[in-house]
Amino acid sequence: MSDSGDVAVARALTTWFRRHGRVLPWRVRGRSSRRDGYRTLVSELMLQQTQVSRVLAHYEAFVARFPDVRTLAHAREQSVLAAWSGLGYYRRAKHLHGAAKMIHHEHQGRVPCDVASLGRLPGVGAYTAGAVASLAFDRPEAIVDGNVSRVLQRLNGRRESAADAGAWAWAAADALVRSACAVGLSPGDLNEALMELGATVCTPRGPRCGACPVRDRCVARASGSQEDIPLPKPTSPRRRLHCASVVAVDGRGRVLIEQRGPDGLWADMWQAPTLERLDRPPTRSELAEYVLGRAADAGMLRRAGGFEHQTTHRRVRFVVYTARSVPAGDGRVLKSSRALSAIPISNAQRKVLAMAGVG
DNA sequence: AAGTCGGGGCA
DNA sequence: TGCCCAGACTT
Repeated sequence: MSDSGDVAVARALTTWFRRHGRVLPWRVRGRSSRRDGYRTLVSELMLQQTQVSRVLAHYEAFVARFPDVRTLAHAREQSVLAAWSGLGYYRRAKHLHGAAKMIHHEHQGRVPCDVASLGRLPGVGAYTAGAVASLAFDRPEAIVDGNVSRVLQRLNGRRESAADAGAWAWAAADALVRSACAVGLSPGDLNEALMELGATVCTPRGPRCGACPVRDRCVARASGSQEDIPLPKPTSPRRRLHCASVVAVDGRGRVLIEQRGPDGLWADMWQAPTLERLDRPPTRSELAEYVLGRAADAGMLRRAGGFEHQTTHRRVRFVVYTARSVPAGDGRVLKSSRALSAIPISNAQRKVLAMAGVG
């Protein structure tokens, strides 16, 4: 695309965004008429691979609980994970916590505004560094996420292979930001407009081309190929996982929970005692052995139900049992059902507890 | 370059 | 059901 074309696109997108951009909590500007770096960083970590509608359910409570870098840096990781519960990709919460510590100790508590420093923070890659730098500090940095890549490929009539899409999109985004800056437009506004267009108009399926501010400059639309761009990502089949959980409630209504290991799925999250197998469901005896210490006590387990839970790479089948008089200790602790809201628990395990009438 | 990490919404 | 989402990190 020519430079003059880029300038026209940048102008049209920026103007459109001012009129049609959604009001989102992390876009609200303070008295400085600029976005807060910390709040922007929090939102960008939450938004990695996660839709706006899902982040809305957690963002405000999170920044209310951890209003600034110092508060988050001094928090316990478990309480950060608890505030992240339900959002998924829990490693991001640990990364954000680590980033706050690094900012507190190495940047005097101020979120850095250059992509080099931002990129050294845990959990901050090329996209997030560019996003914080441009959106919060109006630095002339490009960003490419799924939305931007799709918008730029369609606009230019490209259908890049998965291997080439990244490099091509970054070059195109970079050229566009430079053109915008050259005529005095805000790089932050341009980047946000690109993402907003992808999220609300130039959607993966059923794009609303009639509402697009750059439809007359879109090569894909001219040829009617917008639905064929971008190429679908190669998908690997979901592997199966079988989980059997025991929800044990004592005489005072407290629930027994245990913590998962530090690696793999739902790392460090808490759960009702759960046994996992890749190939087949655990047997009742195996479960009784795991929870009660005696395979012969399988009769004490009462089946409460089951459900299917999906993640990107797994198809998890849960079977839920209830039991009485299960011993605590050995890492297992009793918690009142009211206290569970302050403990890191995945949505899958919330379903397990709900199925047994807890929560 | 490929695998892993959640979870929900939508055609 | 399959696909996608304001990606990053490890191997």
